[in-house]
Amino acid sequence: MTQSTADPKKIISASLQRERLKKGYSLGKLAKVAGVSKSTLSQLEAGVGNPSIETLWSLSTALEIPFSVLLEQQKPIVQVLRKGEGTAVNSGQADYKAILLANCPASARRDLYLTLVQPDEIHHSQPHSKGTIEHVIIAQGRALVGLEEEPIELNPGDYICYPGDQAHVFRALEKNTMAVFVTEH
Amino acid sequence: MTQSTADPKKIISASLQRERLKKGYSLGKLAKVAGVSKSTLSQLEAGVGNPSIETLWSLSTALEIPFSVLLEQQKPIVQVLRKGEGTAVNSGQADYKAILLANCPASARRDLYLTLVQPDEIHHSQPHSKGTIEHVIIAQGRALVGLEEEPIELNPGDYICYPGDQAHVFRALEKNTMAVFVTEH
DNA sequence: AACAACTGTTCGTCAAATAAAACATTCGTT
DNA sequence: AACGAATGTTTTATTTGACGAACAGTTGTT
Repeated sequence: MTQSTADPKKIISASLQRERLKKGYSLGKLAKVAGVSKSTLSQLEAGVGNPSIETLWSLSTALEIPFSVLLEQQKPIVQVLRKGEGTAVNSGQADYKAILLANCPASARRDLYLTLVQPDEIHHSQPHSKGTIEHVIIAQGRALVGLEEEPIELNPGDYICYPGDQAHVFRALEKNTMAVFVTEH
Repeated sequence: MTQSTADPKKIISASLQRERLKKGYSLGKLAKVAGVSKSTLSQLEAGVGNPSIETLWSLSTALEIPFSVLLEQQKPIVQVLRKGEGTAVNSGQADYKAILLANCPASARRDLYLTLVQPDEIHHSQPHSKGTIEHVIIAQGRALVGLEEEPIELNPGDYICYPGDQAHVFRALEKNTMAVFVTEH
């Protein structure tokens, strides 16, 4: 299935209100900035009606978020995959022996980073914007990674993902610890 | 700017027709499968009108593509980033010294894999579905990666991305070569 | 050539989404 | 407590998107 069969109305209803409150806008304020009427917005958040693209587009630009954010539902939790764990995937006609770490929800945005960290640098991160998820794969060295309250020790090939909207840490345990970093929002 | 200021009508007009032809559907066929009238679809592809979410949703499911694909314009090319290259990013309140390898276009889907490959295994891949892009970051060892016609030697920390809809190779040059694999579609 | 089956476009009609204003409700201030 | 300014919801009118049918244009089959 290419996308969830969920009702788009309900998704929009939820995400619209979620993003509006995240931005600290009132319903009337957002309506004014976006150039749509309060009544329209009110009904959209109530889950009734079938908005046009232009209406949603105006709202998404007013909220300063990519359009597609309004069309996706929430994501959760924390997960670790040790090297060698995970389900192997026969990737179609390709013959790679690959482990699927995380398949991508429709229309999530994943930015890729490469980091090189030293043991004396402890990296605390304040929570990012709500709904973000971070993926980390250790390439070299060892590191203590995850939520601040409960970081997990990772070795090369280990994988972890955790919500980025909570306080989290990255602490290298060896020199030149290298990690691939994927932020999902 | 969070998203291009382009007119959503034109984007939809283009992407709708692009995806329809890619799937080999006629206008009437798609309309029938999606459960929308030919006239509506005709006008949408003509760039007139302001479709409702439900209409677009029906079309996207009929085309078996994520909704957001209809809201974005085209992507290209090949790229290599050696370890140490690339623009450092001050990632907001976080203090990671991170290199941005590839920022994610709105609503692309990126699946994450971890691979361990031996020198005697040469991995040729037939082209995947059109429009896919593959990202590879070498964690350990060395490898010859990229398009079949012109693979590139990569060392730990090196990054490459290339279109996945063309024939490509992954050939490990050392034992236990480890790579992070990201397929984007 | 005539016919049938398809291509996509352009008409009226109807239902529905949008907007503006009137409507409640809560909040903060004097 | 009383007022003004917010909040978000519910009205009434108007606009407009979606449908179905009739339309013109191509392709291919007998």
